[in-house]
Amino acid sequence: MTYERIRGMYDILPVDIGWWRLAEAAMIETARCFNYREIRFPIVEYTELFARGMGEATDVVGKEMYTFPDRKERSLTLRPEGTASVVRAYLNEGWATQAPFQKLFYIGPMFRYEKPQKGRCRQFHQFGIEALGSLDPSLDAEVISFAWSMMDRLGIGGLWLRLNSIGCAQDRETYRDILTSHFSPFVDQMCSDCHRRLDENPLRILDCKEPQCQPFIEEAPGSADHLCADCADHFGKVRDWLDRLGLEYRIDPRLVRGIDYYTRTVFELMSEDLGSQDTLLGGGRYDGLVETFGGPPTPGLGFAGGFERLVIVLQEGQGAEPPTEGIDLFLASLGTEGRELAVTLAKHLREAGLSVDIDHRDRALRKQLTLANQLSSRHLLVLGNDEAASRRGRIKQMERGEETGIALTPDAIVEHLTKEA
RNA sequence: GGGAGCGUGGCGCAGUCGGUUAGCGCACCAGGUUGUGGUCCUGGGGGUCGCGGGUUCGAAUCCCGUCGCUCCUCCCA
Repeated sequence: MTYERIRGMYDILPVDIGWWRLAEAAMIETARCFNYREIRFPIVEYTELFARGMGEATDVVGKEMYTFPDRKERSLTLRPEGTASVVRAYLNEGWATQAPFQKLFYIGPMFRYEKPQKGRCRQFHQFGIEALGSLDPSLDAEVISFAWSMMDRLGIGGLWLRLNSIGCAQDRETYRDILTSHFSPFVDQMCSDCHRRLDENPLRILDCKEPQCQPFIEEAPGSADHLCADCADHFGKVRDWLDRLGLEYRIDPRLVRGIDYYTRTVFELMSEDLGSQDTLLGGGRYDGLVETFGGPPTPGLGFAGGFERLVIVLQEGQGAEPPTEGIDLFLASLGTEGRELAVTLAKHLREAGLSVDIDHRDRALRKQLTLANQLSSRHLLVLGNDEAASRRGRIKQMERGEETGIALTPDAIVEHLTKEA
């Protein structure tokens, strides 16, 4: 092996691609039903976009970005998420003033420099949606409904939704103070990370899994209990909508997310079948982000999920399976004339929309038939001198083994296979 | 960032108290059988035993280092 893969970046091979297409198709189809339109944006952006958008103090910006200078010494970064780019495009296109309400979705690779493990890689693939321009709680419910609907479409079970509200910027400020004063008396009894977090971002203490910290975390007040009147009202209405739509959720007062732009509604869709990386998708509101980027005050929300994790769940037998692949017809040939007939016939049949293959290595007939089997060909034609001369042959249905006489013209073959199907 | 396990043909593995030419299964290629498949039989190609150093008459095997992979923790998608 001369070159190795880059750590944490994987080839998605033909044997697995069916699962990926299945997941992508579910995303695209769900987006159609919910009327979210696709946007594709560059894989590289100016570093500042992410640093400002996600927050300098976050793990992602602080230590997980693929950042490098371009040839003019500008700092660029391989996108670690999609929301910042969508908001940038929203402003670039003038939508903020011209078409402020937008429902968008995207699919594509993201990059984070993390230690790879099951369900976590350095180049990973996300599906996500963003809905900009409305503060209405029914939109929160729609975004969550989208997530559930997509999973339904894939037949994935064993899922549950964590839901919380972290309030507006002011609420976060006051909640931060509340947590600081809550934890301060016990800080000596808590882990070193929490020691540090108390100053930097006390919200993150709620995420701590250290046993010694648990008693204090359990006692901690929840963010949803310290919302301003507007935010409390909003959260209540989001829950009302979810109830009305029959969408289940569990309030988790400790759910705080790792990116700074979130406000109010936050949620994660968890899988019971994923082991340690069990978040299938996560998202929330970011009502201040457009403004952070210099636009007019514009609310927004969305979620992003990981295709790798989705594929793991699907491959473990949860839900839908990709259709088995196979070609319509294999043309085995003998001798020069048979081969000529096979090559030309293949061209015409392919143009007619059939999936057709032939042997390209001049192998014995028996090996060609073995190949036809490996390709799961549904039909077989053997073409030799006789067939080339008479323009008639016998087409075989591989599974049943039965043969039918047939004229060797594209039209006759297409007609025969159409009838079979 | 912390922890555990593992690196031997393409894949999955055996071999590891140091001892001839490093094996097996699958896959691949060819032949048995130049005109009808999935079976079977025979043969074949393919390995610097992750890499570097050390110990030794001798290292896949022991020691040190290093790189990589996998999982857990952490964080998240």
